[in-house]
Amino acid sequence: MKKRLTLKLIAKELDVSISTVSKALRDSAEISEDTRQKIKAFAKLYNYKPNNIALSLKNRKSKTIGVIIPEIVHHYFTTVISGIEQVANEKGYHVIICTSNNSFDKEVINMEILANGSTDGFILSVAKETQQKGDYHHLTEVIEQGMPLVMFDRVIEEINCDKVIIDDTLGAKKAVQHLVNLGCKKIGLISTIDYVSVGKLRTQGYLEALSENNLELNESLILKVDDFDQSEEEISRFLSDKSMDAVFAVNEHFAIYAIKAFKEQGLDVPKDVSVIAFTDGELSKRFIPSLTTINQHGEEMGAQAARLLIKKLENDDSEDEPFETIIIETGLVERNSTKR
Amino acid sequence: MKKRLTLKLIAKELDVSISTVSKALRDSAEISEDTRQKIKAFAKLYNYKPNNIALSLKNRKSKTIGVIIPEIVHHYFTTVISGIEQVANEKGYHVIICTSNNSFDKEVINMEILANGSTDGFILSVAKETQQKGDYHHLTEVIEQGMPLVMFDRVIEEINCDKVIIDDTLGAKKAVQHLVNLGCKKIGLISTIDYVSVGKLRTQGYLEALSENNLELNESLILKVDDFDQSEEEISRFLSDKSMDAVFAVNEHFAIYAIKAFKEQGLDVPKDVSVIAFTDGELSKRFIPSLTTINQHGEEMGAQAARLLIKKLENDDSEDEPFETIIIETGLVERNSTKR
DNA sequence: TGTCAACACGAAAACGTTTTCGTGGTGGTC
DNA sequence: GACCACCACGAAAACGTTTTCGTGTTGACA
Repeated sequence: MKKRLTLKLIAKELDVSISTVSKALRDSAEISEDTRQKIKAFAKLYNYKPNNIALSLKNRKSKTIGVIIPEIVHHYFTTVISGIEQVANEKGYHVIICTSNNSFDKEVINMEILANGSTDGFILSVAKETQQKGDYHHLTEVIEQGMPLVMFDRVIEEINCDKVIIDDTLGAKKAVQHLVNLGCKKIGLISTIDYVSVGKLRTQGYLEALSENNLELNESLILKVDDFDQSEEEISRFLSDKSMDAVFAVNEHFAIYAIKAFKEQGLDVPKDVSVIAFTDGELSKRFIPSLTTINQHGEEMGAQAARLLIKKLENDDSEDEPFETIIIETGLVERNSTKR
Repeated sequence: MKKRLTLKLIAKELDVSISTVSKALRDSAEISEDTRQKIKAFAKLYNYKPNNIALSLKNRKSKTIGVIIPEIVHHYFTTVISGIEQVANEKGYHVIICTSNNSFDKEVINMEILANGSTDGFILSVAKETQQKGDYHHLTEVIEQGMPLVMFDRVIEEINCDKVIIDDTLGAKKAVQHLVNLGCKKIGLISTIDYVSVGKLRTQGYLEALSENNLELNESLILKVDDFDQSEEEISRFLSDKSMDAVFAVNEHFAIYAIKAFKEQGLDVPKDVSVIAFTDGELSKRFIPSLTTINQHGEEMGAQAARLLIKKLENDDSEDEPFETIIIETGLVERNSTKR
């Protein structure tokens, strides 16, 4: 096992001081051409690489970004990460990813650990549990310590920081409007219970679209799924005997369960009924029929979040700069689950 | 912006030495009950947390595991990560994830960066490009420096380290055997070109299963997809006029394209033809018909990899310990794309 | 020959810890 | 009162860097 080469070892080997080695490697003018060449050659030969930990300690910055997401086994989040990574790497940062598993405690612990020097700033989508609890002390603490924080997707309004969101309400409106444009009149909604902010916002978009088109609101056409694991049965029950001509689902899974349920009822999608979903993932593309969706542009979101964070990190007097909220535009992806 | 509290600040504030503070906080017997209480109270009040970077530098270990995967937007890898995280967190480690995007250069760079102190060891699935190139210097270097390395999924035989794999050959055999048991005689294979090791191994399993069942090998029933982006058309072309009664695809996507192609030919899956896939993901579960698959148990794989790595990390004379290769058992998940 | 600038390098502090060793003071014992 | 042990704490080194400042040597110039 080869020992890792350090400045000290090089210095001893070449019989100069540590400072000289350091300076030579950084091309300081203080060092004569001769010694510099000699030291650089030696370092290259034995493949010297500076120790990042020592650098972090010295510079008081780690050049890494901490990302905390509710779960990693989730296509949308991975696209966001992908976007973060691209921008971060471009600018010489790297990325630590931790998952909270939607647990408040794990979110807190992860943030504390990463905040103790490992990370210069955070990009975060809060855990469901955190949203329910309404306890944000870990976020405010981090901010007070001067660590920039960027929230994305599931953000918390009360917290003062940069944010990247999509306009869930508008996106939902677009979806419903699309259905209306296709001639649908009796449009159902499959959403989640309201403490999940996206569920709430998308529901709102649905309502707005209805009222803007002078369509009557019918509460019995709205389902708020509580338990994800039970959602398939819940949806199937909900859809029976409602004679809708369209359904807007706040995610792919609900949409697919809806299509299954319709099929079982002997209805054809999209001939008899149109289905549109929020969230554009692998499933939407490959399903038969492929799903018409509202695309959230995860990569773009991650990229913007990373840009915001790095901007704060590299700006010394960022203290005074106001916080930004970037809104990512959603897009309608037309496929085969809605009629033409 | 509150300054982060350090031992030095506490020491100054309480008018004792740094050493005293450190010892008090670590419950050293050297410190009198009185002072200890005082210091601990102060630290707690102002929420002191030791700086991880300084600890890493001091202890020469970071208590973090570096994970490098080809791509994160890939369900299977996220399940592996999930498994790694669980075990790692249990044992007090955290996890840095980097993606190579299947690029050799990015893999090398990421390893070098993480190896410079950020990480105590690696869990890695190599990039496609690395497999093609056959250049493994970055791996051997890391190993020579005494950093434990565990490879999973896409492993490289020549490299001497712990490994966690699934028995691709056996898994493929299981799949084909299942088809044979269902009475299928003319079984097609949709695989990838051979430098992707899993493609090769699964092809081998297919061949073995055929010969064990005394089924004749028909080269025209084997497709080796080269370009992922073109795979849909390639598969559709391949499947026309072959009159197979079953297909084994080495991943979900190929299986789904196959099903689509069959549908377009007016064939019903599973009535007219059975389809079975390697890799059990979201798609398999939700697709209609849902896919019969060979499950790779990603979480289990990640968990085992993490256990192996941590074992090496915590064992001082691990140098002498032989390397292990753990084989994760694949499982057959029977769903609706194969007849009963 | 004495002065001074330029040059090339080294010593040391700093980042925040932990740990070894040393030391001043107290109390007890003979 | 002298000696010793023990207690409670501090100084300093170490981890691997970077950087400021100091310093010895050289050469030019008057």
